[in-house]
Amino acid sequence: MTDFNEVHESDIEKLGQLRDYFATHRSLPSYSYMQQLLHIKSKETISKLVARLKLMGFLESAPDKKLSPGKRFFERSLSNNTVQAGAFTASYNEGSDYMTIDEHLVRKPSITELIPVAGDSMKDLGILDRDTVIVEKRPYANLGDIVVAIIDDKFTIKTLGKEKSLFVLIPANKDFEIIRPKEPFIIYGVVTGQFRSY
Amino acid sequence: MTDFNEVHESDIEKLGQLRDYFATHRSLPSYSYMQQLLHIKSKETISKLVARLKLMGFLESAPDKKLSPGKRFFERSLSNNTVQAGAFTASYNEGSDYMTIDEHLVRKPSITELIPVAGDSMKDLGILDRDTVIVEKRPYANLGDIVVAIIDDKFTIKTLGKEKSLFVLIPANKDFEIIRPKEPFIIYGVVTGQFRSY
DNA sequence: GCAATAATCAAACAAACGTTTGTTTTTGAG
DNA sequence: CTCAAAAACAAACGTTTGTTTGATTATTGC
Repeated sequence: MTDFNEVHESDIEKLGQLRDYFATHRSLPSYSYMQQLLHIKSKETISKLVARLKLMGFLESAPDKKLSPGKRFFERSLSNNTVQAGAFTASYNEGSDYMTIDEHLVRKPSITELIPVAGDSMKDLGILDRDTVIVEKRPYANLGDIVVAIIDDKFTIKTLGKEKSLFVLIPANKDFEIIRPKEPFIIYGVVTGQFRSY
Repeated sequence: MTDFNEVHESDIEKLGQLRDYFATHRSLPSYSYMQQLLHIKSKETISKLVARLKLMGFLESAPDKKLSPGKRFFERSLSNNTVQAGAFTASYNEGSDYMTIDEHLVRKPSITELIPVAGDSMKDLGILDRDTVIVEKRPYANLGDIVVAIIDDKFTIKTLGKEKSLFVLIPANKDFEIIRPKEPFIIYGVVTGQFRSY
């Protein structure tokens, strides 16, 4: 009854394999498949492992009672960068913080959109061709914000600036000119983040 | 026997509900739960629906034979992107509604670590001071890969290159010099992604 | 409107699921 | 080393799964 469910050292390592499996197949393995995967010979052992991971918030149950990833399932370890040579810490709780990339990058999911970048006009600010920017859709921005504006029915990513009383769009690439729209233009949203995959 | 499996008009609509379910729970519902979800009274009907969606590449089977999302599951319909009148976007967008940024950036969770970047030595490749890089921890890399190496007990992010028979570390900033280590150095991991939050 | 075809339903089914139970092995304190 | 507690194992269990089968209802062409 009163199962203490103390955390086992190796649980996190096992969790790692479940994360790998999920990253590959977008699905969690059945208990019998976990036996092969984790080299555990009894389903009861799996059952207890899963119970512990559920308690810790790494796993949970979907409405149909199937096993599904919990919130913490997508946590990533964040190195504190002062770690040095000999320190090959694969351990979970030492010297690192944990965060989920999504929560870190997306603060207002309901108004957030991902937009692929085409072109090099912002390369000096580290926004390259084929990157993806995270955009909060809203029609206003502050000076200095990187915005997605609609100019001539096209999306454009530039820094919002002001010359005298006129708003301008400033590229971050010396080969491009500052855009000085004659008419008021529409701000589609504000860039709040950026990512890239190699 | 010879089941033609012609595509039904409504299949895509049903698929939509499965996508919503998956987006919420990171798991696909069982056939019986799909019955409730899709208002279908027979499991056989579900079975055929799933078969068609599998043929179309929206669903597939994981190694344990469980149902899992296929490649096309995360495609985003074109109509979503053409919302803006006339707005021209490169509309190839890997279903950002259903796939998280995390899943896009992290392929091998168990060996992946996030490392904050300090310094400008890679700025020409769009990796700036205070960015975060996604690193697959492993001691080998290919020429041209961006690697995290350990030099003088410090982490360094550079492109792996070769001069004659010696491996070198190439910065992406003209103010920095190519590092030509006298002794073999350790590769801590390979950079597989990068992100930044404003 | 009627027949042929396809789709859905409903029930029965074996196979696989995860839980439960009792036993064996491992661990760790005295 | 001995013994008690914890963990892992192995087998049996009732459920639930997805498939199969045959009956019923909707479509469609003539």
